[in-house]
Amino acid sequence: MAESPRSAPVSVPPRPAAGGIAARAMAARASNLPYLTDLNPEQRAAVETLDGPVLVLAGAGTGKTRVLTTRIAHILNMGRAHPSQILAVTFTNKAAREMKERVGMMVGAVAEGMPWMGTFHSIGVKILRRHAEMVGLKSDFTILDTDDQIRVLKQLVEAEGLDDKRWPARVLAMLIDGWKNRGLTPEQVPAGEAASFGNGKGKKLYTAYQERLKTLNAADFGDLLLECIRLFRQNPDVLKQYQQRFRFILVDEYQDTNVAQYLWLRLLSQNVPSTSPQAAAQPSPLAGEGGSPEQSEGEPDEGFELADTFDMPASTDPSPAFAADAAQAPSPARGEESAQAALPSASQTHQKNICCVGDDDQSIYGWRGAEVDNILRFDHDFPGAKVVRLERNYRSTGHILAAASALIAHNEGRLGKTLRTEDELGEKVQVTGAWDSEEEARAIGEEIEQMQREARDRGEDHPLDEVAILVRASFQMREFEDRFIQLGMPYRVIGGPRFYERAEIRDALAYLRVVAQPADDLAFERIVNTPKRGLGDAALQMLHDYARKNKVPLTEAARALSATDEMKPKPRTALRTLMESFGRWAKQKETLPHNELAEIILDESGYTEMWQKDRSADAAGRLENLKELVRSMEEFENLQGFLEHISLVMDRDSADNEQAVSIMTLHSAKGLEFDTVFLPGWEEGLFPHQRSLDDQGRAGLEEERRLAHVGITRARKRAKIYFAANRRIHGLWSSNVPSRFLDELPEEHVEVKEAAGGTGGFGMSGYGPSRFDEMGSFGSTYSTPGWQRAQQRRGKGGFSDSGAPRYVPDGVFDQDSDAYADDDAASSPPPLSERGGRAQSAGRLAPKRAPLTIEGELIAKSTGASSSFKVGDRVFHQKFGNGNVVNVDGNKLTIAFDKAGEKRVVDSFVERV
DNA sequence: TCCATGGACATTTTT
DNA sequence: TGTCCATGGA
Repeated sequence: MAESPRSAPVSVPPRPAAGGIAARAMAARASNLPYLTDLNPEQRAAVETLDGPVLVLAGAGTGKTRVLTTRIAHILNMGRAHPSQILAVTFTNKAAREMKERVGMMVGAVAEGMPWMGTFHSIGVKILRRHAEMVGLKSDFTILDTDDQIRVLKQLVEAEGLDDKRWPARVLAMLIDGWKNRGLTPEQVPAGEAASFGNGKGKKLYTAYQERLKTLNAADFGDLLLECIRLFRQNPDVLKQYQQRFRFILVDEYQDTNVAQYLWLRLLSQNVPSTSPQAAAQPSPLAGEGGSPEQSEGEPDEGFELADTFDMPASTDPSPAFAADAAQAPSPARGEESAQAALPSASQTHQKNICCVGDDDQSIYGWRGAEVDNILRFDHDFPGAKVVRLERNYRSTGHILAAASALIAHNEGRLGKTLRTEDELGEKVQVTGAWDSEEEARAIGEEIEQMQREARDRGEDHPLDEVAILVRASFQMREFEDRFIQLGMPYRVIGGPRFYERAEIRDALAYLRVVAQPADDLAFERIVNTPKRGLGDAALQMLHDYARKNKVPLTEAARALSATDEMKPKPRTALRTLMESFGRWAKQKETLPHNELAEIILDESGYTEMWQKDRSADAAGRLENLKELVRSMEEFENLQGFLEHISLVMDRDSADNEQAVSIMTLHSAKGLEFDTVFLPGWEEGLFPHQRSLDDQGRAGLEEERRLAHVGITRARKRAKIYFAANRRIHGLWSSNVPSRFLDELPEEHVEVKEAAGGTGGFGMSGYGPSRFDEMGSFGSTYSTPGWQRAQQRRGKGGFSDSGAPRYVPDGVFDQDSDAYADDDAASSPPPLSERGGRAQSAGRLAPKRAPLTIEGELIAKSTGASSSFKVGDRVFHQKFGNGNVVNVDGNKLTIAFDKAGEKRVVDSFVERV
């Protein structure tokens, strides 16, 4: 594909003077590079503007990743930097991985030698480990995740004598996270803000927490950046090394950066002041060798050793400007402003080649500290910045793009882009009203099957992988899961707890952590009584007391105490046994492969057994996860390497090859695209979410609108929006007004439909408050023509072609969903979705079943080929756990679950145990 | 140690 | 409504 640098030796000359022969030669060569000719002019500008700050405003689907990766390839290919001189940061591991892969494809193995491509956090760790001592850590420090963090904080809160009911540790954790996101150390937190927690003890607790982390030789996620910033500020020479090293900086999703990340980037992106211009311009010794890329194998960072930095004066503050830090923020509520104001004026420093790519219209993480301001202010922060707008969308068809653009145009305070496409108009954005969330799910299920049927009639395929349901809040997912289980529609829920956040994984890791690092008190604490060994609070308290008195880790305290008779015999024996086990494992660590060791530990500790004995529904899944964990260890060289990576880099594996509909939140959909996107739940209160409106006012509304924009722009060919007039929230039915966003969609790009199942009686009397009763509060909002058209259709629907009426004539809503499930399959006509769907998808989904249908009428609901399950079979279901089959009806099983009671499910969702 | 009970809680999520 | 948590009794 792209020209490999092998053919062009990577050397790093000083920047060619303008007009120089080398420059002209380079330019000539660049003009016909194959990877450039594929780009549109804007993309090309973004790739080729190598010098000075560049902001690439990349709208949805405009080839953002492509620009980033091509730019890296171009830098390398032009010989402007060695791979190890490029800093490329992303937010997620996924994005980093994708970038690595794509650069690798363009440039070959050189990408392997890009040690500074990764997430903010992973690069932060890398830097911190090299200079850990300078910030009071050892280089093998542990990275704490949220769970550990809260446990530490809880202890501190209790030590302060605060009621942890009234002052929950998790709230404090959130506060501290927020402060760290804003780049605030304990001293810098605005006093009023810190005082709001724990009767004014917020600041004290934050300070104590930081101290405790140092004692534990640990850093939390926020520290990975904050401590880096502190390191840089206190050790100008360290900073200088990195400034010299990173000749090019690239940042992905710049609109999501928080203040700490911004500060971090700012520090790194300043070129070293004129004191050493040579150093700035000259390649680093290694890169200057002009060697072939292969030389970059191994550690390409010679001449950059820790030792070099140790004799630096740590006390002098390099940048007086920083001294005025955010602590004395004039506006406490937004301390970040002051933090930024404290930066040296950008014009005083020579800006380096930093390229930030982002889209202000896709900033949806304000609530977790992202500062849209960072991107809005870019050219102010980086004077002389070149701004490139990517506005040509390669993803969505015309109507979809137009609708999304019109929607986002309602936001103020944006940099403004106009997305355009040269694609056909395609389908209009469909807006469908449903009576309630169940009907919404039903209608969407049917529509998916309908699409598959139609595709099949055309001899095509509508793969389920190309269908996504994007919800605002995760509770909405349930309805779809329930429905799809009934339909036998394969689905995949994306999001939820990550693999390494699961309790069983964390427990297992804790064992490994103690073996690897006996001083890891947190890990030890976690598993000392898991599985139950009779080492309860009393025993733990004793350990703590001893450990504190003698200033030793808990494991040492345990060893000492189990040898004395201070403890009662029972816990003492238990403790001794445990400590002996740890001693044994520690020895085995030296001889056994680490995955084998892990297996031994899990078995001998009784941990595996604990779950084997557990009768709850998810026990089987947990054991499976443990196996997966052990399996995944093979990929790492040793235990340390594994532990090092797991907290930062380990992703949930989704090596799921089966075609399935994706169900996820709008937030987790960012960056993805699908042919067909369903967007349910567009109701006031849910979307835009009330809480967002209440807490953030107009800013909140705008962020919600951006979320809507993100949602629509995920779609390539079909975007289908739904709203439900009634939704059960916290068990109570509430009637909802359709989302204001619906009326912000231009009519000419929208098609208003009624729910496929018919919404008989929508808006008619009898069913509690009609939506129209509530419209007054929004005044004329819903008097738009499109909206009225939608209203007119409402009365006409019926139950004509699908599904049994779910609302009995007297207006009482039957909430027994199990009853419906039974109706569907047994007594009354099943919804349309259960007729053709199976048949058309037979090839892939369920080869053995082919219901006979004529014109959508179900003739034989029990299909010829029967299920391979028999009454009495013991089965396991992902959601409901274990149970016994009590009835078989075609592919539908009635199962008496041990925990969940009797349910009807499609047999492909269960497996025999 | 296990189980029952009651209360609080119920956006969005990465590292 | 339903889930998760802490608490307290057996």
